[in-house]
Amino acid sequence: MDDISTGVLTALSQLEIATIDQTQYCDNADLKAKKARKDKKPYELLITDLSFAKDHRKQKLVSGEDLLKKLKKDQPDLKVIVYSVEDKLQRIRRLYNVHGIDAYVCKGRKSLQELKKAIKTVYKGEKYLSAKAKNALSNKSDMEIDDYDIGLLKLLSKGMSQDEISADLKGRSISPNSLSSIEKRLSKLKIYFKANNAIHLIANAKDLGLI
Amino acid sequence: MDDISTGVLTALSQLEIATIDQTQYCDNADLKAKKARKDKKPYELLITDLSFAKDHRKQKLVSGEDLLKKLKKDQPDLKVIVYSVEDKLQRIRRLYNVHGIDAYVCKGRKSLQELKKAIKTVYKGEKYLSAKAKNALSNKSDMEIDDYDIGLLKLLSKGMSQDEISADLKGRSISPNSLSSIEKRLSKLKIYFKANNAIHLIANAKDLGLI
DNA sequence: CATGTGTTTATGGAAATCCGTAAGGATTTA
DNA sequence: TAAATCCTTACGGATTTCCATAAACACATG
Repeated sequence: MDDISTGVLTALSQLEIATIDQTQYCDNADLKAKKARKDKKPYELLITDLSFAKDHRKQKLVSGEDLLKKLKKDQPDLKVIVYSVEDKLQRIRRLYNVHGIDAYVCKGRKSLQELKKAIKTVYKGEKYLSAKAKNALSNKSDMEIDDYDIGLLKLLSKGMSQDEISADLKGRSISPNSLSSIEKRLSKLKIYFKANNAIHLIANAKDLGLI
Repeated sequence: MDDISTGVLTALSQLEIATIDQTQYCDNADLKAKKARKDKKPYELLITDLSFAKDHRKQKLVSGEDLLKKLKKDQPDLKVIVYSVEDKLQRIRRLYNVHGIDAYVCKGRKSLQELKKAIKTVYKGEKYLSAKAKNALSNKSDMEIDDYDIGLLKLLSKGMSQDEISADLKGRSISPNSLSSIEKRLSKLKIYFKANNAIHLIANAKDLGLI
């Protein structure tokens, strides 16, 4: 969003940074990064939000998570700072533990200060988490929610029955795909999220920003 | 949030505005407005977000809606522009029709432009709605979702079975409360929201910000 | 008062879920 | 290689949801 990026740019201009590029589209960012690598002047740092508004322009990368996964793949040494309102622990945990981002700053009243601190810290090669993000991470639970689980929850939230989900997974050759396995997996998720039933499960997952 | 207000200030500075005051707390805004009236220099315009992050400081006014209601009451001629990510039609409709705000600008990629336009339009004594907000308002649906419906959806999303909901409503003397009525009402909601089942219904209701 | 309209409640059967148990494979470990 | 363990799948029964039909009730109108 233009107001936020204006604000962030103002903050960045207070640091001594040689080159700052900015874009409102993930695909565009990917393109810029590709060009920079080609010119032998690869970026050192990506600062990205997680969610981007949809508009008429068709995008391949539709979220900050898409973007950072892609850029990390193409350029593993790239540092990544996520700067977002999102404060759902599951989300932050995944980004930090699985995708190996270097810093997470939750937007808030004084987040520009934290963002500047994050940049300095990451520049020294260390990791940084804003107060709120740290809080989310400390609350460590061992159970891992993987992409398969997220996929199940998404299908469920789209209104498909467990039977239909089974058929869908079979169609896409994703396994496990038996009705029984799906039931079992969902029941584990229900226990994990302390949900009474599937409706409750989906409501919780939405609240947690998992889907 | 500081990044946003920095961005907004940058945009405002491009207009010819004599006095701009800014604060991150609703109570503070209320205080400033009171002082300005006392000094016989009342504000002409309030620009506010809807949601404000909670922190250690205790606030009486905790949302932009609280704030604008209070200020409109104390100073009916004050113009109000709401500037927010919120794009839920129910919400915008209420603000525009019930609380009589002068403009609503949905935050987005080019919202600072729209915000500037909104300020100019409101200055001329006209109302302004950003494209997205206009869309939300035009989309008038005849079926009314009432508090009873919202209540049902909330109970459902808390993981209660329809049986339990019936018992709960009976306990609180809310009627209709028979299992059959609840079924019927939910099935109407399902048709209205084009939901395949209760899970889908709750997922949609959450997406729409209804619950 | 009878009639019509709409809302609430009741009922029954099909479908889907929930939940426990268990069989069959695959993988790890001794 | 055998045993243990984990994962996937299968099955059965209790419960719940889903859906259509109908009775009971309230309320307005002629």
